[in-house]
Formats: sequence, C-alpha cells, structure tokens
Amino acid sequence: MAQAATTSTPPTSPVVPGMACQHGRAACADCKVRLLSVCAALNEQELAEIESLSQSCCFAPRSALFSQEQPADAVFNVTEGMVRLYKLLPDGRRQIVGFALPGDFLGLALLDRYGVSAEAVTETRACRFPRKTFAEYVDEKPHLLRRLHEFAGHELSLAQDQMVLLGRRSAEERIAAFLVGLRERLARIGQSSVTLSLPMSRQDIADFLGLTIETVSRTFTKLAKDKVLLVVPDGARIMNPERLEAIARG
Amino acid sequence: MAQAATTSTPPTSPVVPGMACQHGRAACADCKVRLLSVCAALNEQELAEIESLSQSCCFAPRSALFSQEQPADAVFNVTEGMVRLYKLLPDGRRQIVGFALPGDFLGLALLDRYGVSAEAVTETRACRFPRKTFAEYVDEKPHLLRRLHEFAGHELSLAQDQMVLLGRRSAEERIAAFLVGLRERLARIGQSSVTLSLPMSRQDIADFLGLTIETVSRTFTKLAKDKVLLVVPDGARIMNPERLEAIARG
DNA sequence: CGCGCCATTGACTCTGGTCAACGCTAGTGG
DNA sequence: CCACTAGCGTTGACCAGAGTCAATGGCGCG
Repeated sequence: MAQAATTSTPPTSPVVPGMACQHGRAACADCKVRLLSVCAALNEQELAEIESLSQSCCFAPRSALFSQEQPADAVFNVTEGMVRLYKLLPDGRRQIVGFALPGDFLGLALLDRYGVSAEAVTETRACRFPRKTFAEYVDEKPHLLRRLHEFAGHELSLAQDQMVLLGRRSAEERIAAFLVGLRERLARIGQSSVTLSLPMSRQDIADFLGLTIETVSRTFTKLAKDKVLLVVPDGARIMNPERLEAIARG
Repeated sequence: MAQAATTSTPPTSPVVPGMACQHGRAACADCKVRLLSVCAALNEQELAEIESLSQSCCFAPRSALFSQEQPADAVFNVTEGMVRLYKLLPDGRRQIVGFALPGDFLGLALLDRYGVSAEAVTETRACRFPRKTFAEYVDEKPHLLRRLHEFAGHELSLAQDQMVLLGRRSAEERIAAFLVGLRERLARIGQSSVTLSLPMSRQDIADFLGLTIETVSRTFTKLAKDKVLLVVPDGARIMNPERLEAIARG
C-alpha cells in the first residue's frame, strides 16, 4: 500500500525531500499556478511571507500526502501532478471524492482531522504549510480567507454536481461527464490538448464514478466503437466533443 | 408545481409575508437557533446590525426560496422548518443534494447565481439577507467570514459522505445512513425524539439517496420486518439503533 | 523468458428499476 | 353523511443495467 511520506524538515532549506524530491524549489514569484491558486489573493509582500511558511514537497506516485482521520497538521497547495482524494468504507469499498490538479488546495476546511485520504496519482509537487501556522496567517489576512472561502464554494459546487452524477446518471453519462469535466479543468490550468491524459487507473475512474472497473472498460469500448473517442494508452482522444458533451449533459 | 415566493417588501416592517407569514418576527436576541447558526460568530452589537439587514420570511410547503441558475440576490438563514436543495437534469431526473434544517445557511458560496434550487418541505421560516448587503457586511467582519467558511467546510464534508453513500452503498445501507444522519442532525439542534420525523415524501428520500420510490418503500418495509424500525405516518421509530448504525456504517 | 499487473472481454447473476395494481387517507361536493 | 376523487405509499411481477466471476491479452520489468 501507499507509504507514508516522511516529511523530515531540513532546518535550513525550504525544499523537503518528501518521498524523493529531485528538483529545487521554484520561487513563489515564478510559480506557474500562482494566479490559479489561493495565492492569487496575495500581493508581493504577502507572497514572500507565505513562502517562508511553506515547504515544497514532492510525492511519488502512490505515496500519501495525508490520511483520513489523521490529525491535520498540514495543508497543501498542489503545484504539479495529480492527487486522488478518497474515503474508505470499513469493508474496503472506496469512493474517490475528487482528483486534485495544480492550483487546487487541500485542507480547505482547516479542521483538526483530515476528512479524506490523499494520494499522489502521478509524481506530484505541492507547497506544504503547517496547519496552525497557516491558520494563524489566514486569521490576519481576511482577503486570503475570502479566497479560501471562494475555493470552498467552488468545491462544494463540484461536489453537488458529483452527487447528481452518482445518484442519477447512467454509466455512459458518468464517463462522458467525467471526461468533459476533466478536460475543462485541464483547459482552465492551461493543459488543454487534443488527447486527454488519464494518468489514473481504471480502478480510480471506477471508484470516482461509482462503477466497477469492468463497466468503465466496457463503456470506453462502447464510446470508441461509436467514434466518440479513441482510447490510447493513459488517455483518450475526444473525436466528437459535441456528442460527448450531449451525453454528459444527460 | 412550486409557486414563486413573492418577496414583496413592506417598507416599514422587517417581517416579509413571503407566501403567507402569519407570525411576527422574533428578535435575533431571542433566536432559538442563534448559537447553531452563523450568527453565533456575532456579538450583541453585530447581531443588532445584521438584524437590520435581514427580513424574516415564511415559506409554505412546496414554495421555492430560490431556483438554480437564477441570479443569487439573497442568502438565507433557516430558523424553522425544512428545505430541500436539489438539482435537475434536462430530462427531469432530480437529485436532492441536501435537506436544510434550522441553523443551516443557504447561499454559502456567495456566487452570482444559485447552484441549486431550494424548496420548503414543511412550513419554513428563514432570515433573508440581500446578497450584496450581506457580502459587504461580511467583508468588514472577518470572524463572520471565518464562521461561514467553517460552515462551508462542514457542508463539504457532508457532501463527501453523501458521495460515498451514492457511489458505494446498497439501498439498505443508504436508508440506514440517511436515518442515522438525520437523527444526529436533529439531535444537534435539540430535536431529538424517539420517533424520527420524516416530513419529506418518499420521492424526496429516493431523490436524495439515488433510489426509486419503490426501493425506498421496500427497504423501509424490510427494516420494519427485521424489527429495526417501526414505520409510522410521516416518520419512523427506531427500535434497534445499534443495528441501524451497524447497517449505516457498511 | 516469464512473471505480474492492468485492461479488456465474455458469460452469467442480481440488485434495484420499471410497470402496474391496489389501498389508504384527506379533501370535496352532492 | 357519505360517495367520489386525487395523491401518496405499498406491493407484486417482471426486466435491465451494472456487478461478479473468470478467462485472456498486452505490456513492462526483472
């Protein structure tokens, strides 16, 4: 299973090896996702301040950022990669409640314990803030809190859309909505591409959409047979976006 | 279908008839749900201020507080009754994303348009704030924003639990989790009772749990046959809470 | 080369959906 | 006062979409 990320803190460097952090840290001023993230609320001065509160962390695929029910000692700003957020039932059934992309913030609720588990899907980089430090900083920066609240509102809206998907849509509609939604999110962060990259496994997709791996696979095959997509390794090329969107909207 | 609530504003009185508001307004200082609601973040002074910004509204069963996609000109603090929040698919399929109870806040996201529709289930009373006015007030009261954010975090957590329910649980588990969850919420607002009151229709329960009315009915019957519940008009008496909770947790 | 993992496909099952009948209750009007 | 109706909930019979179980294929890696 996923190893725990040993976030040992080298006292002098803001770069934390996490699982295996090869690259040095980019300065916040140069951050590619800055304007997409909560940090867009901050001016130069504040950016420097918050930079000093954070560590840049790398996470290898399948490594955990944090686990459900653990004391929430840190919050994260994802800058690169992809993270799956999930909950487990006692018998092992898993529901993925979201995939976090660059610009997404983990730990919005600022609660004492994590409500979900988070695992890197791909090699992931994130800025890590000790929760208490971060919460204190937020307390003196209302515009940052405002920004966090906007993010929470957006998350809530996505969650409600996902409830509609899980409660009322067919397998084909779920897959279509998933692909359309992911494409939109990737486009918003400047990663639009003819071929949609799907780094997560079929099992991940199934656990996100409330399906089984077999149904996901069959549905991809059907959409490919209908010339809506072309299934490629670790991705899909959307051949007929209008048709896919029509299926997605129900 | 649900009539639109004509929120005609009598210029002198803070009591808005809404659909049919028979009773006068209770002062915020006497508000029964004050400590449960976002208002708990406010001191006496602020309570008076916010009281002057709001109108007390009544909504008859089946009347709309607001509708999805409409411009969000108001936010609400529910003080009495029950509200269903739902989304519709183009073909009429409905997913209820939550039931709001006294103390709940509607319009957390403070966005330009409502993301869901809201309809009174029972006779409902709510404090109505013009969104712009409310947003301006929040901007100068960071501790109120903080409180709103806590509420948003809590909502998000509930939404994630609901995703697990919709994505991974059986019909019986859904019903059990619904009953246990509702009982807990009612207990938290001081409405605990041996017999759980279920003012919403079977169709509402079905649309909340991603089931059909027939499956809801059959599952209630099964739980009754198993002596876990006793089904009564507009409610259920929980005969075996331990068993129900065991089913609910999966 | 062969092992293991993941995805795909097929055959069959089953949970929950669909369709239809029926009953109960509340409201209405003769 | 009671027949009639409308709406909601329950129940039964049947159906279908997705799940389960199992076999196979493809690919990367030791």
